[in-house]
Amino acid sequence: MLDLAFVRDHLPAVEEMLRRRGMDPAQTLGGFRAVDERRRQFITQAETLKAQRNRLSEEIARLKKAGQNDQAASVMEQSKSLREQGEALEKQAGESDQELKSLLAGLPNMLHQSVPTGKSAEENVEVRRWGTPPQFSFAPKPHWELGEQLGVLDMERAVKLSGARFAVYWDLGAKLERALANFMLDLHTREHGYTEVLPPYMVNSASMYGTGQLPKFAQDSFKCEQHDLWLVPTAEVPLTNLYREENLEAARLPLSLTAYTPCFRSEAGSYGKDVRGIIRQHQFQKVELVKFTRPQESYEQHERLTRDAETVLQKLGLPYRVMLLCSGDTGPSSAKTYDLEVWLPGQQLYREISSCSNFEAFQARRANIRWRPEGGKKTEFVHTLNGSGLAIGRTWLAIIENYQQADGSVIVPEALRPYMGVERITGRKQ
RNA sequence: GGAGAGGUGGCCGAGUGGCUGAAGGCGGCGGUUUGCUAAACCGUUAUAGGGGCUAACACUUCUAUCGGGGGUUCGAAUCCCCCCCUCUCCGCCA
Repeated sequence: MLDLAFVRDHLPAVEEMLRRRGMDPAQTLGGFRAVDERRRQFITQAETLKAQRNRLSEEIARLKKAGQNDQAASVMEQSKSLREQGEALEKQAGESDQELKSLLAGLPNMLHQSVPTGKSAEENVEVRRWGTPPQFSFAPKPHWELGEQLGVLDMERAVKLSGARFAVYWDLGAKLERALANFMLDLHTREHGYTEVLPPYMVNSASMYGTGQLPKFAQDSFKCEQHDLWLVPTAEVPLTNLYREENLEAARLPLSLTAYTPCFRSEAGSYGKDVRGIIRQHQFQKVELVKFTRPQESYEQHERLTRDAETVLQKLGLPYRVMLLCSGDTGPSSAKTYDLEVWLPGQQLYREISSCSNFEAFQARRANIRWRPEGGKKTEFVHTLNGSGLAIGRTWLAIIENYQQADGSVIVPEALRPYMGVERITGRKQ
């Protein structure tokens, strides 16, 4: 959420941001000034009346103490009549306040100056590229064919258990998932300074609101019918909300957390997209990276977080490129996002495997996460950042496709062998 | 799920209708004292919103906030209702 005073004072800049994001300022911001002014008028009037009543109440107390009960009674009558007017005004003030709040809550974050202007993913800018796509002496297959042939990926039985967009992993396929999770967590905690966290996989609405999944994206998540609980769409939600309504000591910043969790997404409206394989699932596992930083160092930390995620791909020997998302493709909460895209030879394309964003104070303001600068009197909002480090399902399939052999087996990347105990996936035992 | 106890500022903790945004203590910050440290002493110490004054900060004034919401009352931390959470006991359970 943006700061109300900021929007009020920088309306042209906000409108410009909306245009860059491909939104219509008139529609998104419509009547902001009018609502804002109406709200302030009502507040002023209502509070003036309230102040009068408070003074009358004090007078009543004084009169009663002095034993002047008749006078007290007449002042009570005055106060009573003021109350009726006041309550009507307070109601109107509350209504326009709500109106303004929901307008504000619907506004996306300001964009960082380095974000290129563009409409869609086609206009994202490649920042750098690592690795060389492997050359094959045969036609490389997509992971769904390889996985089924090896018997380690079972889409049919997943349908029986749960439906479309779920997967069952068998034997070394299952173990590969577990190996990837352990490998990534070990890397981030041992070499990149993150603290491992195991959060709940269900969170309440307040947490979903804190990171911006609510109110706009309720449809993308799974809600438990009888409880105020949501299946986490990403560990970003529980991790960032750990410090909701808290004041972080300056000395603890920057704070870096990592967690391995399943992620549940309903992907409403994505029917027909990525129906093959495990690219888009209702449940996938992910190792998430989250940082809480001082505002002045958040962009430096954003670069580091992105490099931390890249290191995973490099150690696994997976070719990738780093894309700076253009204005139209940057998520509403984010000020700047890098996507890591891994090369998938079975499909001959680069595919998103991590998304690393700096939210600046956008989430912190919503979730009320603060810090106090050294020697400062006032608390400020921290900057929050997060990124996948990495999405395990997509890493799994990237390995299957990049390390496939002519005989249909898959070589296990060096870095994973200690975790896998084998050098090659050749098929499933039973 | 059932029964009981409780939720007050950064923390502990007082407070059963007005003079309580809230005693006292701890912690934090500023200062005095001090060879240094410690101790002692003095002062200060919430957030949000509106108005005034500002280039802005500061300042000032008002309003709200004692788990959340609603109610009673001229007036609510205090009384009533609903909800949430924590603790203890019972039940159930990996």
